[in-house]
Amino acid sequence: MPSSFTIPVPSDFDLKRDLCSYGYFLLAPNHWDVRRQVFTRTLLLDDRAVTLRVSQKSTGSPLKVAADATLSRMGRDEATRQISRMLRLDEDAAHLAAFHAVDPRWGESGRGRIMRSPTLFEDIIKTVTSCNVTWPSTIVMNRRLCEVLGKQSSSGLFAFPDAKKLASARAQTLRARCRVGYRDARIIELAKLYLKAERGGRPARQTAKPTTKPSTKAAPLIDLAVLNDLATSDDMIFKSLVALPGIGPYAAANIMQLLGRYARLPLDTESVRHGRTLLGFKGSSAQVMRKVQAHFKPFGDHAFRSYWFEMWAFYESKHGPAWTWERDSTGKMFTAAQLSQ
DNA sequence: GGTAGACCTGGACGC
DNA sequence: GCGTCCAGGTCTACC
Repeated sequence: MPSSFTIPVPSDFDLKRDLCSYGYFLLAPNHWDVRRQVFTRTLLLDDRAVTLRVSQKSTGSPLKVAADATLSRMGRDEATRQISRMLRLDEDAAHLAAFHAVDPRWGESGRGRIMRSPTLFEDIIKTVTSCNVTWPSTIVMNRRLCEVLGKQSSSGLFAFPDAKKLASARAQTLRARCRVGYRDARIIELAKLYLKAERGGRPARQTAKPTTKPSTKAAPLIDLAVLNDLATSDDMIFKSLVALPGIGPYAAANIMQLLGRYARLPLDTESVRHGRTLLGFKGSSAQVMRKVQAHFKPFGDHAFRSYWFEMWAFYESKHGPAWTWERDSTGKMFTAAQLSQ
């Protein structure tokens, strides 16, 4: 009999607001049903793909989770852990109050949580698939990664491929079938490094043959204990991330916010557009980026959240609340590049 | 340290 | 339908 269970949430938690708070909610294998207000996500649980349907009656009420398979106690615990990570349930009202004290603009709406992936690995790969492409290509890459390499649940839906699967994938497959282009070798390298980290430092099996030359960055290493340790400085985290293949300053800063470190801004062309159109900054792209950086510096450890919700509010002013965006229509054009047209 | 050009894909556009 | 141009962040070579 399929499992169903509940997950307690902070009193201010609002599923539709807090899930639909970052573009990743539009990327496979995530799916938000606008009409039913149900979040569907397939996870790897009990060594197989299980599709979960998550809903909430009202703000602060527990999440109702319905699985399409029977889960063991360990499977339910793992599902709870992964969903909690995605929805940042560890960030309670007191935690968000610190942000709202620094930037009161979001106090009334309660904005503060920024959706992420169930694992750091998926966050890293999703970040790589968002670099040097337009948003529709990112959507395609994630969908194909799931369809080509992800496990399928009994509902016919796919999970995101884990590090083991991507570490042993062929670069040719990633390029030709998942349409990741030159990112093929970098994704495989990242998967191997992550797998090594998960296994406590043991090297992954060498099976993939990259179609392009792998990165020549010096001695990249993923140390999960260091990345998750609050005592590690932001500078050290940033330095270790930019040493990874396919990760530059933008990607590193983005992964940092996904880790819950909000002091740095992932500056990209969106930042420049935002700086010019909303903040009124003038000058070259580099100059505008520096001005955007300086503009949000007073928000200190919460800089990214102030920056992000300001941009998100701009997107919503153009196309309505994010929880009304359909993945295949509005969701394909939510970046400022499209919305400003 | 700063900069130019290559890396890929998909969409827009002109013919 | 085809060819060309462009957007997008990272990486390497070069100055």
